[in-house]
Amino acid sequence: MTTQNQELKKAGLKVTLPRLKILQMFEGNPDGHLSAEEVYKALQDGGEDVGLATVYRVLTQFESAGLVMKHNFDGTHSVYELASEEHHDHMVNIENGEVVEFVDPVIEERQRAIAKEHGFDLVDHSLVLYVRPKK
Amino acid sequence: MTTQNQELKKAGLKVTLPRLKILQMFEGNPDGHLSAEEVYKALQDGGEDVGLATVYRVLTQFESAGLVMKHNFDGTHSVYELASEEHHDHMVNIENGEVVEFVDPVIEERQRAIAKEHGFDLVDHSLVLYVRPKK
DNA sequence: TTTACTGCAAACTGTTTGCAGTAAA
DNA sequence: TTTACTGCAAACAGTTTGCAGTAAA
Repeated sequence: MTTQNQELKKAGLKVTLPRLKILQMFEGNPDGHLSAEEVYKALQDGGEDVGLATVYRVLTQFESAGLVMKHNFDGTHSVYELASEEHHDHMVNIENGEVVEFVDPVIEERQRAIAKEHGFDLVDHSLVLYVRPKK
Repeated sequence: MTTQNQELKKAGLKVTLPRLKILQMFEGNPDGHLSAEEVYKALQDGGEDVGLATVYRVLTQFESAGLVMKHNFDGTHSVYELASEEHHDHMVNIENGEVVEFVDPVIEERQRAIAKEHGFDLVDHSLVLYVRPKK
């Protein structure tokens, strides 16, 4: 797909097989949150011979280029998701790792206000709700 | 201090020098957020000969016992703070690492409501604001 | 043909663990 | 005296890096 070629070029990256495959993987699963290891395994399973180090390098480059965002839900390993224009936060189902995205204008606004009350400007934030199915 | 001895005993832990020293360090600095490495260095500087592995073990035990809480502000290393009875969230000044605590009932309530709207019970959450001094 | 990119293995960081010795109860 | 605890070094997981070879432009 030429679309992806252009996204890569626009990011100043050569169009190579690992980068194309990884970008396609994210665009084919826009709601996915994948770790480097998961991307690596998926490539292997797809018969692509891409090294894990390359996966890490590509994900880092994609992050710098603003193509993906990096998160750290469990403190042990990072996951990446396709960058979307609208900001959102995450809810993680602790029983199976499922990730749900949400936005709440009330919370967003309170955060800004709280930072201000303390003499700060809000630069960024990280909000993760750990939830389990209601019974 | 007998107070600390009892806290340790109540947690089912033998009263040993490393545990006492580390507990005192946290109680002497109730607003502090310390990494294992920082605790270790502080002990060294105080002339205490405690191994880093012991610091990790003690912090983990303290966390299980509910004496301290573990956080992960930057994704690279964990910090611990004395457990306080009231829950609070954190604001991190990205220019110097300073940590400020806050509580906001509006946010707390919205979180519960959002989880519910999605068919979940809220079990826990992590909210960190990354801020910089207002100019 | 040039230069960026890749795979591999080795290095690194934060943290955990096995073990023989040490100290609290 | 028993058993939990400790320090040390080695192991570990996730991630990064140096390097010689490979492929995009």
